[in-house]
Amino acid sequence: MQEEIRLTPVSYIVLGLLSWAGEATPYDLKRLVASSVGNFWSLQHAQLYTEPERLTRAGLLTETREEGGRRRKRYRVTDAGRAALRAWLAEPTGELTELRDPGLLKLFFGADPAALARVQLESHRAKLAEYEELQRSPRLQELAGPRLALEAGIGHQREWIRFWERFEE
Amino acid sequence: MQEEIRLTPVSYIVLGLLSWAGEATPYDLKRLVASSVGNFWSLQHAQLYTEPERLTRAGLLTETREEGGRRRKRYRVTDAGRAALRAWLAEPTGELTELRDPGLLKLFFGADPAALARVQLESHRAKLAEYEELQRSPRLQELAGPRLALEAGIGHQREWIRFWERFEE
DNA sequence: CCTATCATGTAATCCGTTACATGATTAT
DNA sequence: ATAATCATGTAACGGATTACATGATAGG
Repeated sequence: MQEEIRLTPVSYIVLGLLSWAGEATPYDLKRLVASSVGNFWSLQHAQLYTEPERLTRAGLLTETREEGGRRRKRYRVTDAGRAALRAWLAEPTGELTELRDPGLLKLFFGADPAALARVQLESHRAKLAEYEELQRSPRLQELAGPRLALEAGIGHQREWIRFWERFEE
Repeated sequence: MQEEIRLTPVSYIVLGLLSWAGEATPYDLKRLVASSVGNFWSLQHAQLYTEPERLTRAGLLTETREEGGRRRKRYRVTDAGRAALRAWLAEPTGELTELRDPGLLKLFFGADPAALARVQLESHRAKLAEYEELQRSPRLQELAGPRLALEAGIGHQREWIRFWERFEE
């Protein structure tokens, strides 16, 4: 009775986090996302309710519902789910993201660079500070993947700051 | 008879390109996008049929349909459309994009850095070369916005290359 | 002439966002 | 107690992607 679904990045985020956590409710997932991958790929909390449902229908997760109290839904990865995650990880991707930066779009169409730079710099500097703070967490240092992802994030924030600083008076 | 619609980045891309071009069919827009803003914010061609319709319903564009032949639809920006574009440009945004990079997502969840680096580097180097080629176009040099956007793109490609080069053997 | 590609458009699907809603906890 | 916030969930909507389809043009 397995339904065919297309696996999106969101699917793999859920699969990945669940395979770390072993078991989690959507709310657990929400917190997990916020403290980890959400720093460069954030999700609406509602997606953390619908996406596990989809994955369950495809046989990649199991769902158990608490009987008493809040009747929370708890999810676990199945063998098929683990296999799907492993296959995804094993296949390197050459795909690139686009910048899709709202500030850059305005610049493109002729907005005033100096005015933009002022607010953009403020945002990027705040984000950079946040990342650097995260980097001090000793827990993160042990996790190779997240640590490297964070370093990428920091590199890009610095690049943005270099870019916009040219327009400061 | 004006309908309320929410203006998205895609809306401003259409408004912006149309205000440059004066008049265009969806297909014209497709080519315009491909040769300009599409380098960092690409669109499905179908969106260039539906989005002008939405903007027309909101009174920001006018639509005229050819009588004979292909019965193409041609769009122009109205005064209200120009005002909307101007207002958007005048308001600097502090909003940031997330990286949302597929390769980084795999790295985060434990994919092999060296294997990823190989294909990612190939893609990023190709993209960088493409951008540097674009930069040689004299026409671009005169257009401040696009030129700056391209410089941002180049900076980020270089940043990605620096990042992934660490994992090369 | 035929085939492939370009040009043009519509329809259906689906994911992601937004809005809505209510049950628990904590703080004042 | 009561308000505020946290926790948990569902429903509706809309934009973006995908699929489908056909007419024109150019190349062989």
